Order: sequence, then structure tokens, then C-alpha cells
Amino acid sequence: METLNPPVHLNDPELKRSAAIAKALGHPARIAILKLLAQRDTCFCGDITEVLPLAQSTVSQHLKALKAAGLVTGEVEGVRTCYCLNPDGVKELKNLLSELSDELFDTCC
Amino acid sequence: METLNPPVHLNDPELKRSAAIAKALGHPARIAILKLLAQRDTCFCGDITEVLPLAQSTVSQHLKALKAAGLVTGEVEGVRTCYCLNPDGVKELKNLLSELSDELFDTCC
DNA sequence: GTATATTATCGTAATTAAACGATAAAGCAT
DNA sequence: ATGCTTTATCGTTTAATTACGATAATATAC
Repeated sequence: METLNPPVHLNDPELKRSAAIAKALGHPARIAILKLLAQRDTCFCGDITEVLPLAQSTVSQHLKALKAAGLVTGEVEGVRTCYCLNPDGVKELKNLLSELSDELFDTCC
Repeated sequence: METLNPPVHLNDPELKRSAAIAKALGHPARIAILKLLAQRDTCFCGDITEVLPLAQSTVSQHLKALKAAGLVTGEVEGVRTCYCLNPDGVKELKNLLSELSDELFDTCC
């Protein structure tokens, strides 16, 4: 049955935000970093670089991406930067996820 | 405190799978398509193209990406193709999400 | 058979992402 | 002050993404 749908606006802020959060998770290294941050209480860039098979500059780039997505905060502590999960961002992530879970019930035509 | 972590293997299948699913959601058009598929019972490429501000070939590409990620199935019905949410893929997505929700409790150093 | 409708694929262009090494900046130690 | 450590940024290269129009393929209609 033709349930006619209104046109979709790809610039809808909520839609864009959801995609941005998902995109930030769209690389194994970034998921790994988030999990590390959830486990450890120290979270300097160097600690992460030690554990990931990536160059320091690459890790720094991934951290920047996570920060831009609002999933992570970075507080300068002297010469180092302490990265942490951003509670607000994680909350948004969880909301996105549960919203999607609700909407994507299993149907098939 | 230095909770020393084992090295992370970015080729870990589960990690890669999680990232691949997230990546598939990492574009507004693809999230919109998934939501449409959840709402409508007809789900031909043309129906989606009608609603999205994108060319037919672009929509087809996004559908291909969703299919490659296992989130969508496409059954050929004569000259058209009927796209549906893939229950297995959606289940995986939900598992990923709840796993992440569990792991990413709010901490800060 | 000829035309029409539907979708996938090809070719292409522009943009973004991912990775690295090298370097700069800035704090800490001596 | 000099050197060491830590991290961000720059410059670069390679690869992937996104988008479009054009075309091919295939089923349906006439």
C-alpha cells in the first residue's frame, strides 16, 4: 500500500547529528578509543598510542574527530592532554541508538 | 592509576563489524532510507528516489552500501527491486548499540 | 517487435578521510 | 638556559566517498 511520504530534508539537524555521531563510530580505531576511555582512568594521547598500532599523529587525528563529534573532551594538563568520554555526547549517542532501535522494528514488504 | 591495556587489534572481526555498521549509518541519506523502510511497506528504489533530494543513481548507490553492510535486503521483483530492512542486520545493529551503551558508562579522569 | 519503465552500473569529478613523517609549541626537569 | 617529553599541526600521498549524467539491461505494456 502506498503510504505516501513527505520529502526528506537531508539538512535536518537531527538527521545530520545522528549521521555525524554514527560516522564518528565508523572506524575501528575510534571505537577502540572510546572503549579504552571507558575502561581506563588515565587517558592521555600517549597511552592510547601505546596500545593502538597507529602513529601518534594518526591517533591525535582520531581523537580530534571524536572531539569534533562531541563524544570526547580533551583537557590540557601541562604538556599533556587528558581525554575523557563526554557524558553529554555519550548520552546523545545512547538516545540515538535507542531511537533507532525503536524505529527500526523488523518489517518486510 | 595505570591500568595497563593489551594492544588493540584493529582487524578484530567484531570491532571491524561494529565500525562497518556504524559507517553505514554515517550518512543522513542512509539513515533516512532505513527509517523509510521501517515505515513503508513498499520499498522500491523509485519510491525512495521520489522522496529524497538525490539522483536515482545516487540512491541506488546508498542502497548498495546498506545492503553490503547487511542492514537491508533487495529482492528483484520483475523489473523493480524491493528493498527491506534485513532483520538479522537490524538485530546486529541493536546488539552493537546496547553493547556500546553498556560499555560507555560515563567516566572522567 | 517496439516502446516504456525501472534499476544497476559505468565513467567522471570533487570532496573527504586515513595514514605517515617531520616539525612546532609548550611544559617540565636538570 | 638547555634539553627532554608530549601533543597538535603541517605537508603529503593514497584511497575512499559522494554525487551526477549517461548508458545498459531487463521486464512489462502495447
